[in-house]
Amino acid sequence: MVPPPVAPAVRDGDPPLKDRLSRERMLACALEIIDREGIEKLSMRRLARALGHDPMSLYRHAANKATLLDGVTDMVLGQLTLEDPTDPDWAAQLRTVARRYRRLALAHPNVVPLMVTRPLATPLALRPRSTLRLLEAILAMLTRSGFSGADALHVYRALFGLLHGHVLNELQELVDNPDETDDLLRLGLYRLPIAEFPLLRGLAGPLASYDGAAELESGLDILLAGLATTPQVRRTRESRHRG
Amino acid sequence: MVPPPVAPAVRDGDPPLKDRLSRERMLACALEIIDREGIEKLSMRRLARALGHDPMSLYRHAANKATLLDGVTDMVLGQLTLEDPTDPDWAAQLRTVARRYRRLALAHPNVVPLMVTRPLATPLALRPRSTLRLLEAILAMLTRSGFSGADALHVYRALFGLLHGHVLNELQELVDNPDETDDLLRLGLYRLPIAEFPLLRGLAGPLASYDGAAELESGLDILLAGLATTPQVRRTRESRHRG
DNA sequence: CCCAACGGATCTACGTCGTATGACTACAGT
DNA sequence: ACTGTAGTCATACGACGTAGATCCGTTGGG
Repeated sequence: MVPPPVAPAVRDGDPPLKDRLSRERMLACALEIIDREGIEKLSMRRLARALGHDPMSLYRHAANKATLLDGVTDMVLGQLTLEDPTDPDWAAQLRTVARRYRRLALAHPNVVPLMVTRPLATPLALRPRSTLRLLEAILAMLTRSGFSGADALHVYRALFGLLHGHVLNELQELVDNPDETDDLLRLGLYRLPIAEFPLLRGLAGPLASYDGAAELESGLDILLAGLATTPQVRRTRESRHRG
Repeated sequence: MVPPPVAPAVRDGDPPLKDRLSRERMLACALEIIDREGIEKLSMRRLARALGHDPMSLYRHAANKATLLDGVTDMVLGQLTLEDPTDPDWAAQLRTVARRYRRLALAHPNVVPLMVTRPLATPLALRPRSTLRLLEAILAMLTRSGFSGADALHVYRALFGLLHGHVLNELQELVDNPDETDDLLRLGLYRLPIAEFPLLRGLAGPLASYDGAAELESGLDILLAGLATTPQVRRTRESRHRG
């Protein structure tokens, strides 16, 4: 009578290998919950239940819930890297990063609030490492292309300003009643009093046919064109001082 | 034994007049708490305590906590209006709106996460009325200046994309240790391994001397210049079709 | 081969949260 | 006087994040 299988939890050699808890499994599972049900449905207890563990076990791999969330965004943003840091066409590089950032955001819309707001609560140097690595890589790429450090920083900021803004815009195109075919009804615009919102109500069509990819491209066109002609950057690139 | 005056709560005629609870007082108090201590410190119970009322009273003026938060952001954004909707210089109008948006964000940094992310959870037509009123006013101003409705929408989106992105950028310039005079220490950059982040560590100066106002202006320069020359918008403005 | 020590996993417990329910009060209109 | 109607509050429930104590499988020393 070696194992009277009373314990429902601990099987023989089975569990230690099978559901060994790792930081990666934990973060992946958290991401899944967030993707499926939204951020506010993710609790430590629920996550632990989904992993088949005790809630307290999670604290072995994350100091608290906030850093767990940071870990999730870090994991998502970690997928964003510079394709080829030595490619001399800096504008093209930035374009691909931008497109891939957009794809990431669309793939994980529920994580976007974290991606854009977590940095507000974290001093630069304590940000997720993947973010910092990407920043460093972009700075390196830009300085290789002739930008001063300060200007490279400027460009990085402009790019991510655009990206954050764009992604927030695009994800706002949420519909009120997706089944409805008429744009006015689908967007819920019929609720708005015509007298007060004549123009807005008239724009159901354009609102409904928002094309995020095209919108981002035109934003990038404007930004990159602007970066090439805006005084302080051009001057620095031509005569190569510090900024 | 009708009323053994057990109830410690209800005094005579004193409280009903004195601290009458109104939606405005409630939202104002909530904003104060958020400004002072941050969003996650605002709970219904704490807010009620601060107002000298029972927590449940709050639900008379807000359906739940989420709509209370919406009310707070609505109140903040409600301060943002078009100065003079008939001014024909649309670019100047947009510039002032942008500057005032930035001022608002800086005045209430802890509300910014709400301002940028609440719309993600709310279909357009159910957004706070102040937001929608501003949108309508901007659309009206732009169409008066010759934009088609669709293009006006495009411009609105571009502007607020820029604003959201910029504000998120600017507020990230948080410091690790504000008392320190040396930039490298103040930003916490010393934590980063030099080998992995040489450029980033070298940019302590530029990072520390970020000038949000100037940054926004240059963003606006680029955007407005771009809007004036980007093909689809210019074409539409010249020959006035629908978009 | 036993035992002690160690370290990760788990249990229990505390205080707080959002809010459903429903009782009580104060006044408005009949 | 009676009946809504709207504001206030007391109580209660279930879920939350996590501190602290406890347990237990592994391992290294005798």
